[in-house]
Amino acid sequence: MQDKGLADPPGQCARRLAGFGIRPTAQRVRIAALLLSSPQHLSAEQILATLRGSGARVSKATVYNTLNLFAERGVIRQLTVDGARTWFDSNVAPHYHFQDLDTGALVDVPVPEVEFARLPPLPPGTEMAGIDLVIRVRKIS
Amino acid sequence: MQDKGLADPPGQCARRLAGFGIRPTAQRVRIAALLLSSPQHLSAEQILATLRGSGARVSKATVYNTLNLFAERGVIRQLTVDGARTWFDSNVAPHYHFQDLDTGALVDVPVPEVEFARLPPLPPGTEMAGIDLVIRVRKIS
DNA sequence: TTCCTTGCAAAACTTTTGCATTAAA
DNA sequence: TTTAATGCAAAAGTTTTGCAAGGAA
Repeated sequence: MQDKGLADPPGQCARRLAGFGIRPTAQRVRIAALLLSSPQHLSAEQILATLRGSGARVSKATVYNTLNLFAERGVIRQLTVDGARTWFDSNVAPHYHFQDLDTGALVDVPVPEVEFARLPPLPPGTEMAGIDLVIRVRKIS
Repeated sequence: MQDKGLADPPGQCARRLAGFGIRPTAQRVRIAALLLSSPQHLSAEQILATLRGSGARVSKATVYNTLNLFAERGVIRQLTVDGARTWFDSNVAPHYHFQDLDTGALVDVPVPEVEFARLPPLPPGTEMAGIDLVIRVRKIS
């Protein structure tokens, strides 16, 4: 049976964090519950605003610290699509992205939708650490 | 005959900028001469430091304004590979990149080295604006 | 107690902007 | 002379950090 990354009720969240060696404090669980509730891309500022909007007591520092911790431990993935801000992706399975240049919105592209018939030889002495593919699209003019 | 993007002596630089509808002021020509002298990736801060180190009088604001102008007009290309800073690429021909995670260094990957056997259907109502591919590598452990 | 986490404010960075000055056509 | 570009300093936006206070084990 596989973890689908979907539907992450309160208690499961804490267990999940513990599974990554992360102590499930109140703030961490709230952040995890928000981000992991569905496959999505959120910025630190969005997370802070959403949590505060729902009455949670969280500081900006904690949001950043927590997101960085999650990313380090592999709970979430950091994305850099434009220089403006970092996006945090709840989908840690390998996948690619569409970026809508008009709205900035990110959409996941599942791995099977992309097939590489040819990839360059890696620089000598290096090994592959990952492939980031962003397909930029815009509204048809 | 094609523009190879290489070897851009003083005078050619000014003419080249003019060809893009850009008035070739002293600062702009210096920035162009530095960046376009060879295929490379430089940050605004690197450019500012290099120019000042070689005795040029340029302000930070002008460096940023100029780089943004160049990118808008297609003289150079902006890259976002990590959130830390923007890279300016003198190679405007389509190509991809290696990123060395240990050093942060970027290396060009020519288009023919990558072949897509399959790409996802674009979101309805959109057209492709470009593909950004970054192959992250690290020193073999 | 002891260690880890949080919150606040300040700091650090990169990039942008306002405005007076200077250079170019 | 008229318009556009430059430089400086300040501002803006995101992310990090120092440190005191609070919470968990």
